[in-house]
Amino acid sequence: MSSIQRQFQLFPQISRKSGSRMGILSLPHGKVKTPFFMPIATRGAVKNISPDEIKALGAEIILSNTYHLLQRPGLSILQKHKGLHGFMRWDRPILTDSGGFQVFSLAKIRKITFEGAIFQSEIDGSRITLTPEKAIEAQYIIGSDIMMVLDECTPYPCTYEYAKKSLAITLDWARRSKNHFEKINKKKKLSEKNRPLLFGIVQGSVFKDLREEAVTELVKIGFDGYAIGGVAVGEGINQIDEIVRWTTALLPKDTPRYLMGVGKPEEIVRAVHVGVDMFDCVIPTREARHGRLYVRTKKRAAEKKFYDVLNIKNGIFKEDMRPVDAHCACLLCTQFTRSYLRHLFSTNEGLGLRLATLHNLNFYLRLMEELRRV
RNA sequence: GGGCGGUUACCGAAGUAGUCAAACGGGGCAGACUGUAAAUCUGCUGGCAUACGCCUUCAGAGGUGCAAAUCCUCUACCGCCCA
Repeated sequence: MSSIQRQFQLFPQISRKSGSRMGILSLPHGKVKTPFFMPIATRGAVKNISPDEIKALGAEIILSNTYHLLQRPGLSILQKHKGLHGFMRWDRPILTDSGGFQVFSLAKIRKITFEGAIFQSEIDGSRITLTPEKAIEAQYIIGSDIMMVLDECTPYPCTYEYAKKSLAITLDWARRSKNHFEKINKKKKLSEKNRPLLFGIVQGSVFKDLREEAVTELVKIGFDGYAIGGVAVGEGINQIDEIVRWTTALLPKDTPRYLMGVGKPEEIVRAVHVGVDMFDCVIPTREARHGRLYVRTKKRAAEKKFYDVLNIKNGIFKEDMRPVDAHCACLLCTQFTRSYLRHLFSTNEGLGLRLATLHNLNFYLRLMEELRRV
């Protein structure tokens, strides 16, 4: 039994015919039931809510971001707190993104070479160079349970030539990341049991042969888990599903699969059905701040239209005395009316953001619970 | 009683003859958000029309002028100053 099989225990006997999987992933800071959704704490905080609240919602792991933490507070302050866990007072596992996505999202102020990515900080204009090695080192200092390799998330649309060239860089960075990772583990004398995990990222844009090449090469290098990246960046919903299907079909069965940045509830459901184990997305938290509230219908997750979305800022809610979701057990739904939440939004009261965030995360986490049960 | 200044769309506020249905804020209405530069961004906000466009507006009434939110006269209201 390989180390990762000890770390990732699948329960094939209760997995459904559909291709969905259930399991337990063991990490330095605890065990996490799969499939799971990670609330996003880019800058060391899930916006508007506290670690206790995140825990109470049932989240077993959160995501944070190397690129952002590198700039603020910087590694030395994180070191003083013995890593991000101590800094933000979260004692469960953390996955950190490498900064690869920022190579994409901050496209206006960056440059990519085989050596690494050069960014201009949007905070103070200074130049930041991120190399695969530096990203790994930073993630050790952060104290990440699951580290992601530095990659380039290809934009959409993108030509075959660009995607191919970009993939070559991503694969080169993946090799260097793995080497550096092993070197540091050795140096730190970390055992197979208490070391963090390192995930590779499958790129290749919308091109099947590039995706296949990415999987083949990454598996050759050997990672603890594999992420599908470069998805939901503007391509159609059908293409997301297609890419996920191609990729999951090729990935090793005994390692976790992580669909990065996805997504809408129904996209998560579909991805779970083809064997994806891990998700993260800004949708529940960001849309909460923008007044969009997710509400379950009576349908099960596998069915169509299993949820509605309320834009609580809409005039029709002005005098709506009902809770946002009568069947939801969150703070918002058990205590307050739609009318009150709308009032909080129109008066710009921070409580509205907090209640909405708790609610949407509750929606997502309960959905994952349901997907683990079925 | 006299002098000066003001009155613009839901609110605040630009505009001082043609390019004005009238900048810009706010508010209102709606939409977007997918590994978070995002409590952000976009559109609409006099009426009718999908639109071309047409119609009615800049305190009120009257005037000058080809043309007025813009100039003149009076009236109303609001400020400030002098008695």
